[in-house]
Amino acid sequence: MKAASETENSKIEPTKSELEILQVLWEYGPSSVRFVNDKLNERREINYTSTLKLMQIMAEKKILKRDESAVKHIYHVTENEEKTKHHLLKKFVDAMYNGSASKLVVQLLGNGSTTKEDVEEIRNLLNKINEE
Amino acid sequence: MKAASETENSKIEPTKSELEILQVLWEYGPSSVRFVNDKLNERREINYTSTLKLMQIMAEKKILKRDESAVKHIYHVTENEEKTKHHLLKKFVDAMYNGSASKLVVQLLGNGSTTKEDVEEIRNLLNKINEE
DNA sequence: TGTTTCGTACGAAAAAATTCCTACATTAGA
DNA sequence: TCTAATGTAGGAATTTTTTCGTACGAAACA
Repeated sequence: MKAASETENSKIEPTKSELEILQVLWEYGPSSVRFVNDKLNERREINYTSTLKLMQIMAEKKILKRDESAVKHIYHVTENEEKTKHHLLKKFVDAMYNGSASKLVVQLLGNGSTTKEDVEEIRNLLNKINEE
Repeated sequence: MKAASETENSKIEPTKSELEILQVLWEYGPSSVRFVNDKLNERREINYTSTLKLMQIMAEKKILKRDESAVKHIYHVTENEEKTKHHLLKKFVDAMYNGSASKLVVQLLGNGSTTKEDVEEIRNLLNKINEE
């Protein structure tokens, strides 16, 4: 029974910069600091040691775990991506739409931020759910 | 032509605490500091002058505007609620789902965070869109 | 009218988050 | 082997955000 530790971990609340790093790791999988820093620098200027420090802190907080077997440490995200995203999404829905998912979708569909493809995909998804 | 000032304003990026205040103002409309502070204190302890300061700062940043005609100042949100929420939602989708709205909906529907009613409402919404 | 309550203004302290400097070890290449 | 490049560690400086203390004016009211 490891329910306790799981609920503890799911309380991840990454800061803005931490989220940037998570995004890289989610997209590219376990990476070195160098790699992450390069990716970040595609978007904005940030010193190597800053990224290092940040990732070290995230490792302390158990958001990341690192493989120290090689000199060049490799970091990976501890928590399951979907789980974390779901958690953050829920927080967002609670804060912005009083917990109402449909309100969010209304907003999503209601103004230009969705493409026709998006709408189609969502419709298909709903149909699938219906069949169950 | 006031397009310029409008786009400027839409770059609102409220901090965590600022968002708490926005939530109160969105829900209850223009309010005094006292009222907002009371609402906040239903959730967590926060000193009156802290809330005051925060709202003053938000007024400086033009997130809020205040009516000083009475001694007790009344604050209201400058920017349209929907517009701001849309902006924040877009940022969220970009950061978390690479800009893909349908991915977000997948997640929303994919795990217990939606009720049957939510799903129904979303379906109706889609049907409406279809008819157009 | 005197006192208490409630309001704003302002500045500073505290806390949180971000950034980077410096030191030193290891590795790669000339 | 010497040098340059690349890596981590750790602390400190900086910036941003949050919190609150103090001062003081206006209003309520006994």
